[in-house]
Amino acid sequence: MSDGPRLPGVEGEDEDDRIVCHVDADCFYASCERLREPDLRREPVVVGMGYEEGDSVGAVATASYEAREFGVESAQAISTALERLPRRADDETVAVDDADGEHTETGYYRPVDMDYYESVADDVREILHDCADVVRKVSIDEAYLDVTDRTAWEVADGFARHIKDRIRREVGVTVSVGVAPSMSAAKIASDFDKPDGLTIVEPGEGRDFLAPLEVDLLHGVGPVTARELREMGLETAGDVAAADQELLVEQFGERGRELSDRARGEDDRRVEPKGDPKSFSRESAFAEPVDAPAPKYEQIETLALAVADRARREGALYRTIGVKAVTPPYDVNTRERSLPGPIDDPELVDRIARDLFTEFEADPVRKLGVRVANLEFAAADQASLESWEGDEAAHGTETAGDSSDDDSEPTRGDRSAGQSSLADFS
DNA sequence: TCTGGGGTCCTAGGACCC
DNA sequence: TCTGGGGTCCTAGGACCC
Repeated sequence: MSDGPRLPGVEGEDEDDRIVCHVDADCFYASCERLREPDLRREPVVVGMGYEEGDSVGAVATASYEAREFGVESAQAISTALERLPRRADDETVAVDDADGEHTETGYYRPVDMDYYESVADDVREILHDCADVVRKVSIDEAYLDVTDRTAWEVADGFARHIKDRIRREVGVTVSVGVAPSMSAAKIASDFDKPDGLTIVEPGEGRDFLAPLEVDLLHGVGPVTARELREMGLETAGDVAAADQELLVEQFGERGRELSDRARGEDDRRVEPKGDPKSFSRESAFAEPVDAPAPKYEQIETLALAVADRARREGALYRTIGVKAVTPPYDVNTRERSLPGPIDDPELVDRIARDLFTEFEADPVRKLGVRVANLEFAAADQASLESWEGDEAAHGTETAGDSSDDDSEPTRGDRSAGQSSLADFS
């Protein structure tokens, strides 16, 4: 895990102090919708899928803060969201305008439009690259920046404010920023004061900053771990930080050690650009569990072809093909098969996916998925992308980052690792 | 909370190799 | 051969994140 050349902070924290910035857009999809539809400003906005005609399953992707007031949350079933905040009819806008003061408790629902959000995210990303030497994009609305060489702790506040201002002025969305000596503390800091937040955690302050926070605010602590921690009597990050590390290791394995470190604000991961993806997948849920085999196989075929198409567009070969079948109440079953060598063959994906699925063909199924993994990106494609100015592809070797990717091609030496490290550090 | 979609990483057992 | 130890790969499932 700790792949760095350095030992985990024995106390040498001052040595190579980093300044890490975590930038997190506030309810990004909703902000994007407001960008192209300014009337939505200050109104409850819900972006999601599944509430349009013909859909019956779906979830909230993002809710604006106004919508959250009504109890609408992201990942919520769309049906629940609609109960708490009914959808405003298209012609209702007019009626509401002249109904003086009477505020109808309805919200604007918009379908997810990833292409548009990506285009907005590209504009944000350009600014981020302008402000930092190393940017790690985590998702469409979130990134880590290593700004050690761009600022200093004394002026970090102004620097972060500058980033926020530029993004607001030039793109029109607000972001929350956390600045800290480590990625994990920066991440929590950006979350601390949302929306439009700015939180600085200076070196040495990490542990005190984290101490009062509930355990489930720690990155990597979900419902299961939070419950187990509470059962151990650990309610806050401070409790975890003070707990016997060996006890945590007993309970959670190596993750326990990491938990303990993170709770104390210790995290020696460096900000590095993200490597190539490890898998592609496609899945979709039925409105209700399906028994008959035919529609399931049809869905498998659709998903298989879609995922193969995606891989081809990305220039990826795959060596492993897998299916997922979710059966009631909510049992997730997966099957996968690896081939002797990498391929690009949609028909074969379909055939193998069907074959893997036969085991479940008689079961009721509520959701199906198809996945390809063990990806290999042709060097030629990378080169062309690189010269084309793409930033992701340019740092293609997976030696960057976690180094725990021993699952794929562990012994191949043809990765030209030296090249990219030059690119990364120059 | 009664469940959408696209990902990552970790663990553990078994096969197989030396 | 009934027996050690180390290593990798494959598969299934689980937790977590956005």
